[in-house]
Formats: sequence, structure tokens, C-alpha cells
Amino acid sequence: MDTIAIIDRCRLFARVNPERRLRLSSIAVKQAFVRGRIIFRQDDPPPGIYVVGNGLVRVYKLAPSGKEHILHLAGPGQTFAEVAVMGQFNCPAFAEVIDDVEVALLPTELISGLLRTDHQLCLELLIGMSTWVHHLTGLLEDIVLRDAAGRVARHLLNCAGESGVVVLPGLKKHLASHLNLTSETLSRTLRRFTDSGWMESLDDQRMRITDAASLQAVCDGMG
Amino acid sequence: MDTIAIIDRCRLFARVNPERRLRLSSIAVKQAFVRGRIIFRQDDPPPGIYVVGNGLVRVYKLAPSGKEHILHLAGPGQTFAEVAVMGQFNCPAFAEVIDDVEVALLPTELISGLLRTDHQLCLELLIGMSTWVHHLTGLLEDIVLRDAAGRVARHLLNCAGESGVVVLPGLKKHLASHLNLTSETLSRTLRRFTDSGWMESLDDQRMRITDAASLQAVCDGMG
DNA sequence: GGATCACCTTGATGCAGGTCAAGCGTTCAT
DNA sequence: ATGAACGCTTGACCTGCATCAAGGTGATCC
Repeated sequence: MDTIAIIDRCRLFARVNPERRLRLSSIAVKQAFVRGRIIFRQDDPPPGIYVVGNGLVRVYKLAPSGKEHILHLAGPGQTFAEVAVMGQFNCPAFAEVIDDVEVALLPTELISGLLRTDHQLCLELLIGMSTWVHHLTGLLEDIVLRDAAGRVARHLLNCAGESGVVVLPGLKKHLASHLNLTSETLSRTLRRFTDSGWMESLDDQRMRITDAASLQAVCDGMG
Repeated sequence: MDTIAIIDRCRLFARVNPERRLRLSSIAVKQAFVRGRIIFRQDDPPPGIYVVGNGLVRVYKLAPSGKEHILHLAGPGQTFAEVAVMGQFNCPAFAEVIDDVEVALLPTELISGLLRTDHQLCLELLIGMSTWVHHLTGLLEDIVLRDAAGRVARHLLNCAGESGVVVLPGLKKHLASHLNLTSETLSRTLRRFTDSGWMESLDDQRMRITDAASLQAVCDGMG
């Protein structure tokens, strides 16, 4: 997978015209990392914008107490470290490889240079950044305003495909961390949902929602 | 207070050059609202970017269950609704006036038009937006990774002036909501801090930190 | 093959912080 | 002045979720 293909399927750059995307690809550096590798650490200066080609990266914060929280699971087509690059501050979190990844790195200096001269790119990123904020406020809302069952229900409904089938990326314990739960609580909650007949588990990674209305009710705090 | 003065003291536009700031001021509409007025509601299309001249606005999310969470207390020099305007989606929260405000409104259409042609402005806002994300991840980190005492301690340390004096804007219950606490817990926590000799309360709105190191320890989860 | 390790599940127990309730001081309207 | 409304504090109680502990099920590696 070359940098052109990686950049092309990236949502952040989806509306940038093809010619500009080519320019982006040309300044990108292809990198590959194996499972377990830490790409950057909290407080590092950001090397650049990472665009995931394939594989999975978890971006997480670490508290002094040792507790961690996963901000973002970045899969194919997604980016990370964009915020630090554009805001010109150090990385606010760690990035660790979960499944071996190929990424395109847009180095800080070069992408900053492009931004200074390229107005359309700048506009696109502004929208991309707003989307990030939107996503974060959603996450915050989730964690603050809903209980454990509500958070799980919402996540399931969000991830469900047309057929009601949900595929969990990565490990359950990572999902738990993202939702600010322990894996025990996640496990118990899913069990409760299946016992209530609201969903059924297909295999270890996949499940099907059978009663979306009930889940929605839980999600709205009426559970 | 005219729109020029309001825009001039706004952090988001601080690095925009004076000539451009004048242009911004010229498209701005001055508005005033009294205490209790709801400026916009969740899911409304955003009227524009609001810049606070003086007074205080609380921006908050409301859950179906009735629980609310204050995302942002916007005081003089701060903005709100910027994200919705730039990301082109509806308002993700309510905005309610706490202390009578004067604001400058940069109407959606006009500011969008400016952005399309003004590259430097665009760059500035990109940085501003990144700062927002930074702030939000900080808040999230706070709520997820710290306990109640840690959150209060961190907030106090953040707000403390050089002399260690903290001035609380608005009501305590609003601060509590922002930190995802009940006012009861906030009250108890502050009491605990004063009882431990880490701070003293000057009057109803102000307090002085006397042992920042201990507060820092609580904040780091060593409390 | 079996030893080790990571992940998931389930049960038992504990605690931080929410909820409910009462009392006090201020503000504001009549 | 007086009552009503509101914010803050403090106490007593309760609950949702974390923590601790134990056992099951694949993987991976000698």
C-alpha cells in the first residue's frame, strides 16, 4: 500500500481535490510498525500527521495513578496527531500499535509549510478539526450523562450496520477503556442485553442487535 | 462596548492582524441579553460565532434524563458556537445567560464568506480550533482519570493567580456541573481542603491556596 | 503434549460519590 | 417587615460500578 492509496482513502482529506491529494502524498513518508510498538509518547513533540493505511492504533492518556483512557481507536483511513501538529503543542497522549500498521506520515514541517500557502487545504482541515471537536463532545456527553448500560447501548447502535450486525474492532478491554468502564462491567452489561433478548452474539467479535428500540431506550436513560 | 473593542480583546482573534480584526468587527452585530435568556438551543442551526464582551454565558448539554453538563463557561474575550459554524452542523448544546451579557455576533453566512477568501484568518482559526480540542481532551482526562478531589484540586490550581488567590466565576453549582460533581460533593471537598490547611476561604467567591504542593499531590492521584 | 500467557466471564465484596432531607443565610417582591 | 425562593452546607443513607478473586478458553512456544 503506497502513500497515495493511503491518503486517498482518508476521510480527513476526502474533499481535497485529487491534485492536492497527490501533493500531500508526495510529501508523505511511508512507515510500518509492529504490534506493541509505541509510536509516540505523551509530551513528545508531534512528528507529523499520521494517516492509517491498515492495522489499528490506540491513542490513550495515562494518569499518574496508572489508569489509562483510550481517546481514539484509529483504523484504516483515520488520522492521529493532527491536533497537536496544527495547534503546535506536544502530543497529549500515547499512540500504541494494536494490529501491525502501515501509516503515511506527513511530517510536521512540511505539512505546516503546505498549510501556510494552501488555502483550500486549510479550509478542509478546519472542517476536519470541527468534526473532531464534535466527536469529543459526544464522547464527553456519553461519559458524563449516561450510565454504563447507556454508554454501551449507544456505542452498539452507533456501530451497527444496516442489518444490525456489530463488529467490534480490537479487544473488548480496549472498548471498555474507551467507554470508561472496566472489562468486567462491559462483559456483564453485554450479558444483560443478550439475556433480555435485545441482541445475540454471533461469534467472539460479532453480534446482532435484535431489539434496537429497547437499546435506544436504555441509551436515553429510560432503561 | 462596541464590536471593535469586543473583537480586539478576544483570544481567538488575538493573532489576527489589526486590519483584519477591523474587517471582522465591521461584519459583527452587537447584541445584549439579560440573565436567564437562552441564546440558542441544542440542535438549532448556529446563528454565528458569538464573542463575549462582558457578562457570562454557560454552554451546556442536556440529557434525556434531565441531567445537564456544563461544557464551557464563556466569559469576556471568549467565544462560543464557533465549532458548529465552522463544522457546518447544528448547535451541540444550549447557551444560557448567567450574568447579563453584551456579545458581538459574527453571522454564519458572513464569517463563512470571509473564511473562504481570507487565508490568514483561516490559519488562525485552525489554531484556535486545535486549542479547543486540547481543552476538551483535558476536560475528558480530568473527568475520566481523576477522582472528585483531584478534579477540584486541578481546577483550583489552574485558576489560581500569582498570589494563589482563586476567584470563582458564577455559582458553585455551575462549577460543580462543569467538573461533573454535585454541588454537595464540591462543598464537602472544598471543606476538606480547608480543614487540611491547604487553602483558606477569603469570602464567598474567593479563596487562597496556601499549600499548592499538597493540592498538586491530590491532583496527581496521590491524595 | 503441556506449560505459559492473555483474554474473557462470573461471583463476592467494598467504597466513592450520588440522593434525600434538613437547616441557615441572602435576596427579592409584596 | 415578612414570606418565598434560592444557594450553600452538612448529615444520613444508598447504589452503581470498581476491585478482588477464581476458573474457563484459546493461543503460542518449547
